[in-house]
Amino acid sequence: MAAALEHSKETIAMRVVDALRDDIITMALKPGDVISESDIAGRYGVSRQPVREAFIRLAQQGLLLIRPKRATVVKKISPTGVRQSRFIRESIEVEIIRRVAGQPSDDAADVLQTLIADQEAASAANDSRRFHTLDELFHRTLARLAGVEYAWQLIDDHKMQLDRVRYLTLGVSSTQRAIAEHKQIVEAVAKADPAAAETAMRAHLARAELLLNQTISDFPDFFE
Amino acid sequence: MAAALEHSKETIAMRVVDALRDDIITMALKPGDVISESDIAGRYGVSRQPVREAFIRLAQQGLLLIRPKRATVVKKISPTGVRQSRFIRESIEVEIIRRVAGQPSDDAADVLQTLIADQEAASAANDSRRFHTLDELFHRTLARLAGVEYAWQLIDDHKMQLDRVRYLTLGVSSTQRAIAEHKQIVEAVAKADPAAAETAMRAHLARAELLLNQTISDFPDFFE
DNA sequence: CCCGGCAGCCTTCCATACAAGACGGATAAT
DNA sequence: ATTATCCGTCTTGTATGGAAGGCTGCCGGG
Repeated sequence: MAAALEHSKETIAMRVVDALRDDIITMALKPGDVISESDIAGRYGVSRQPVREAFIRLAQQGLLLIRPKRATVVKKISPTGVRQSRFIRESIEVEIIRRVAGQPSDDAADVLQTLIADQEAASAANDSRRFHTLDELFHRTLARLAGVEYAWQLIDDHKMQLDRVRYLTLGVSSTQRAIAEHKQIVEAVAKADPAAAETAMRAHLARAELLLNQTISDFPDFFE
Repeated sequence: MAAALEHSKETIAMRVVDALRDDIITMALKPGDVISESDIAGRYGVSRQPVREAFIRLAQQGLLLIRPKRATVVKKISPTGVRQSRFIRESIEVEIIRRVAGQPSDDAADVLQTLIADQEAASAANDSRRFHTLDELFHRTLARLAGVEYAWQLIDDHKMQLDRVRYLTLGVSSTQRAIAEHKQIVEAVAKADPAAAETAMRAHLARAELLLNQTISDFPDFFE
């Protein structure tokens, strides 16, 4: 895992952050794993200092837990934390979809239709990685249409817990169903029907609860 | 300002974080001010290392802006950032108040009534600092009653921008009006009327928009 | 006057050494 | 056999020196 740091970002610390976050989300580093500054530093051939700063950043993002003078561990996934992250996301996305459906711009429906077409292509090609990216883009586009794209960035920070769960269920999730639900949402937007849009959005997000419960029983060691 | 670090927390870095955050929110450090690691380190009599880590943490919380190899500045307040923080808060608090008013627990109204009484006392004593604390507690209590107290912590992180604005308007805000609005909210909860509760909550939060606009014209240098 | 280069000073960034707490196992006393 | 204590070894926390890059202003050539 993670042989050489990609020298994409400016500082070493940033590169370490990106590398570690990727390892954590893709479960190369599993919840509960114990790591240490010198460990990671040696693995990447850098000094402890930038690794330490990376730890601080990732700890603030809820991916690591620094136990002073003891050790640093990859944080286990907190079910209640995930549920409340979902609560937050639902609150915001419902408000977003109300705005978009309430005063849809002229090209809103068209843009969303195009995205769904791409998703169908990705689904047909069985490219779940790309499908995931497009799914995210779909929701981000809704935020942009509501004029609160900045708010989505903010969700992003607290969405990584959900992403870890999602990664564990990559093959499981039925892309067909997700696409159908997206279509319902767009349909409501086209009709400028906020109430229907809200209902469709809530139904769409509610599925995550089922996945979470299944994942907990499949990988109990990864949860608190 | 901030003579000796209160030795409340474990590590020096944490103490520096608390001290700096307090200075920023209370406007002892003004938006646009340039600071440096050695500057702060000398001021508190510690080495640069813990200061540097404090900078990283505060930068991730959006209070500082680290410009690599150049300098570190107290971030100016972004009006659109504040508006979108408000959007997020409104989304979540509306969802919360719906839940609370939809299925109010037995003692919900009583607890809230007590808080309002305390607020009236603080208002009568002209203790705006305490009033602010109680106002925050009111909203946090609502989150607890809805079973999503963790979610409130999460709001807290992104509420500091709003707090800086609020501090600039300490004497301005009419506590009487806020109390009246709180009463309306509690009344709707007591009647178990989610729609009325939602309306009252939105009206309550909407006032912040006016304060923001006035503050921008009063302190243009503090905004982007 | 105008403009390009260069030097000095500033910053953050990185490396390294040391300090101090926490843990585990060996060891010795009971 | 059991238990308390100490010591080696891990960890993160702090201090400090130097590296690398950016900014300013002087200075000299046009």
